[in-house]
Amino acid sequence: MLIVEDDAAIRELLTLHFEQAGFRTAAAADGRSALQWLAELLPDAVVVDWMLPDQSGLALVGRLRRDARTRALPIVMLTARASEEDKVRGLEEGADDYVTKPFSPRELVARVRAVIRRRRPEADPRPVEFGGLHLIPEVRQASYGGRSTTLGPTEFRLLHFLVTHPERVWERSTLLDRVWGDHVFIEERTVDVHIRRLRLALTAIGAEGFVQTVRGVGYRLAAPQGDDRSLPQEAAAIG
Amino acid sequence: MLIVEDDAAIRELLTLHFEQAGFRTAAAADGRSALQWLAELLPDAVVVDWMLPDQSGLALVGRLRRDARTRALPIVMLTARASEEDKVRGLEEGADDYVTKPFSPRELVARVRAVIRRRRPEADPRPVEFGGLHLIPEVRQASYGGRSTTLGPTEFRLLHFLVTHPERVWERSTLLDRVWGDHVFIEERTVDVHIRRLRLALTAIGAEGFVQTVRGVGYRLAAPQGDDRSLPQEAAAIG
DNA sequence: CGATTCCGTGACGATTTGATGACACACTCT
DNA sequence: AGAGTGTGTCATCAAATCGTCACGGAATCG
Repeated sequence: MLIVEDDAAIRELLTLHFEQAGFRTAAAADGRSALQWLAELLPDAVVVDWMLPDQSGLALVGRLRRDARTRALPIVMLTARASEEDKVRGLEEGADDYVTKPFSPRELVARVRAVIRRRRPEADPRPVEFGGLHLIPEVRQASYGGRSTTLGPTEFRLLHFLVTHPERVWERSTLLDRVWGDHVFIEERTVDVHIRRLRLALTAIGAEGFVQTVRGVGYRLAAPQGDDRSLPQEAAAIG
Repeated sequence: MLIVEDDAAIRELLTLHFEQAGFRTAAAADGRSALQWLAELLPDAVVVDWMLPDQSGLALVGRLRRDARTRALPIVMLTARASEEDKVRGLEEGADDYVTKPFSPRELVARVRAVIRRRRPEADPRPVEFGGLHLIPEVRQASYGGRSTTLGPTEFRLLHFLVTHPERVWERSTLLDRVWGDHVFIEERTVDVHIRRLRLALTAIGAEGFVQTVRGVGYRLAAPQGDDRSLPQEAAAIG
């Protein structure tokens, strides 16, 4: 989740709420930093303020839509103007939804969730990879070291989400929201079952140990065995 | 748990189910009684029917959101209308989730649980460090000089607290409050046991001497070098 | 030095949590 | 209709974790 907003107070407010909602969040104060950040990573969605110091948020949205790499990014615009005209221009430029100030952070989070849900991962046909584990959405296939297998729709979505969001732990409830959809009613334990089916399928192609359990919390995807490997950059250099 | 629902039959049905699910439950037939009740107590969450006799449930939700005291209350709306518009209006007004009739009581309970869970602030996922001792909350892992180990939930919380509040002594009762939670009834000596388990885990990765005992007071985290092995007392050179 | 307080330690039972296998239901394809 | 898939739920088993306790050593004090 990338937040592009020049007002520091609002930026922090949003960061707080999105992190509480289970999103990993980054923030940029202007369009340029946003683009820089996006050059490195692709977030699940972008929240863009209409008014930005260097470049209007609208222009940023247009630019993101013209770049093939960022074209599929869900975008929610944040605007003080409630006029119909602005809404139309925002949506024309390519925003998926918009929220007018003053807004409740809760509503924004809900809208972002909805926007992400509409753009389901399986809709993205690009192959993804993590640690030698390759996913090909078009055929719902996972391959590892030459061997490959076809997964069921749910298992594939689950694995796809994990591969595109690796290393960190996901609570069952969050997985239900992000993989199944945020308005489904399913027992949390069901996640366990699908994790197991996923593990079985992965084991069958020799990709064992990727899906890891964090007791009392949830699951995560990570390289097998990697226990004492390098730490996240933050912890790497402290002195 | 507060249920605001005008239909007596549904009200009792819901009360029954929520109590069976372990919630202490109160019910109100209209917005006014609900507000009266809320003036006295704050529940874990509120379930509000969309249609209420005196005042629409939507208005009640808006009112709860505008009052600072009730602003943080998780709210689940109950509605017969399944239209997208109603959903949006409900979310805009500040509901956290909604369930459309006909609904299964089990689903409602599950959603309320989920909403309460989301409200619960997540633990800070950022890695922390002290004296070469690194903590990675996402995997509940502690590492020291290349070696790492996974801690149990309680041990990790305990160590996390100590690492983020090092160098000072903590009484057992304070640790119980800050690590276990404010209103837990647990023997103070239990802290000793967890300290021991923590020490064992740390020793296993070579991080010995971090957790120090201050006799008659409690425990503290400090760098192993200047420990009490060489110095008779904690007489620091601060003068 | 003896009495007393305080802490470390090992063990144990109870509870919580995850893994697993079985099963029922909905859907699709033949 | 019948077979086959995919999915969600449940009961059960196994493992992890937790809180207590009792014992004994260590520190403290008179």
